Amino acid sequence: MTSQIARVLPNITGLDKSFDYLIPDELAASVRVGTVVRVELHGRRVGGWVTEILASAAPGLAFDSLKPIAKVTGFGPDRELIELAEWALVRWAARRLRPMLVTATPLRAVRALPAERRTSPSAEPTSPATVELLAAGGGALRLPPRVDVMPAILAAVRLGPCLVVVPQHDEAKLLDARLRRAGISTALMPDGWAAAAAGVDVVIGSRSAAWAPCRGLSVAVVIDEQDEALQEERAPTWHARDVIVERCRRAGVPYVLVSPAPTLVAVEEYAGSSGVVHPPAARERAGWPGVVLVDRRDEDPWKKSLVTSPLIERIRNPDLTVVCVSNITGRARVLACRACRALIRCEQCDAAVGLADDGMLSCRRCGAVRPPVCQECGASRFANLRPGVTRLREELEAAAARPVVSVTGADDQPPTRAGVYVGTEAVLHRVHRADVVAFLEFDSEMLAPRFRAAEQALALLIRAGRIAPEVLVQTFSPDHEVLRAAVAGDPAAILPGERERRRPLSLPPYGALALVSGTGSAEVAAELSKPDVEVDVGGDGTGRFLIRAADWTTLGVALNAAERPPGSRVRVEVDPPRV
DNA sequence: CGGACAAGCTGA
DNA sequence: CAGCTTGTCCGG
Repeated sequence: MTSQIARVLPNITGLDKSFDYLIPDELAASVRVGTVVRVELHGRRVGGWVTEILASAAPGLAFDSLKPIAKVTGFGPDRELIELAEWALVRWAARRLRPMLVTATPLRAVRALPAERRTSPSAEPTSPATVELLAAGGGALRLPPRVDVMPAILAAVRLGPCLVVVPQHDEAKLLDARLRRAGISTALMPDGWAAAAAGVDVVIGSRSAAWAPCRGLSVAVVIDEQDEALQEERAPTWHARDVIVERCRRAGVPYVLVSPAPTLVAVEEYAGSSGVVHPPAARERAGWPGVVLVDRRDEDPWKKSLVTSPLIERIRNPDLTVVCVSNITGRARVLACRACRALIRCEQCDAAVGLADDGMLSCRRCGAVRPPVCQECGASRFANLRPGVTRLREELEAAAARPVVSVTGADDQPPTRAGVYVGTEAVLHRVHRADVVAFLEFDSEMLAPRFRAAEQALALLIRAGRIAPEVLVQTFSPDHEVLRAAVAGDPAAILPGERERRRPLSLPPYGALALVSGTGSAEVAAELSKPDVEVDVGGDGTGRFLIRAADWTTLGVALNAAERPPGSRVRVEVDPPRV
């Protein structure tokens, strides 16, 4: 018997090449596709993954010029996951497999797998809607924010080993504990890698768990499909939802995407044969928080006060815990006309616009620039609707007559206990339980110059609704479709508008989109502008380029084929969440 | 990535 | 031209 050869991809940043090694007889039993090994490369020992087992080495390489694999480190992603990573290379225009394989690899070496732990399906109460959806082959499940997702997971587990992905690791920990209490064997990622590979009922974790092993995978559940945390923020910007859907399609098993407000992508691309499944309207509505709208047009915007009377009423009540959310994000400004109180908006696209340094109103969504004049009444004096957070805290504390704690995203520890909290959206991740969540100025969310603004604003209301039974929203646009959807507990209400906005521009899910930035992006954009490349290139004049194509494969192939000039640091964001 | 080696710059 | 920096190439 002749020795076999392993193609090894070294785990070294910037080295995008595989090398062939001999598999010594004593390691033959433990070396498979995906095995993590150590090999000699250029005089040093490096880690890497076996990506292929071959009968002969690459052409031109003599058999006896191969070095043997030095050591087997342990288990790694299996063949299916490596193939999934190769698919992701095109889908998110990544040039290197390494980042994906790192995500799919255990943090510490796994030398042996524990015993499989499977239990028989439990008699726990399950969700009839999920059972119905799975019977139809899977798809999207709409469950309101204040309804427990456990029954949906329990319904899925009946099919066999189940992979569950949630946006936050804390949530995964909580669900994991509850599943274990229900007598279900679990592996909590990333620490549970070995157990997941050995076989359990439920493998659960945050975003990266989309790449977790799951022996006997029979179904997958993505919780809170609308949550942006499911997308990796570093390039390649892969999205756990899309990874899970592709993984399930390849494995021939159903998936369930659970969300209080499924995104247009989920509705149009992934809903399945039954369409979006949801509880009866009355039950769904009951699962939404009470959404109280405060029409700021009734207040005095030029006083610049974000502290309205309905808010004062709540923060003064010592029995209520109130979380105040104000998005003070640096330069982005929201203005109101001092004369007619109208919110200053872009004439082209309706987004809220701010004053640029040159004194003109410039739209960050469509780039339109116009003189600083109110579009409603022609006046040119504006009130800035965004005071600083320090002043805001003092103002709230004065109005509340009790301590107000400001919570910043930078802190690591939980905030000191208080009756009233104030902060940016980060506060919604830091405070877990309250009676009221108040958005002091919500218009900048809804009217943000981004094509996903409506979905993202609704996602914020969902997050708030998880924390508190009442959500107070201060707005100049109480008739906005996002607020109508939340008040009525009817999230599908935003879909017609979303379709209308995105379809003519071929934005996802009607087309593929990427943002190319950084040094060298102009050269890449020029290359992509050549007539034989089937993509559309748009510049915004700031060195960033929007690349559009009919589908993700066309986009990914074109982006990966585009030469990059030496010394360039091009960042490619496929499916950018905030443009 | 990081070592090897070559070509380029500096100073006595 | 030794001694050092900078750049390019390549690894099995």
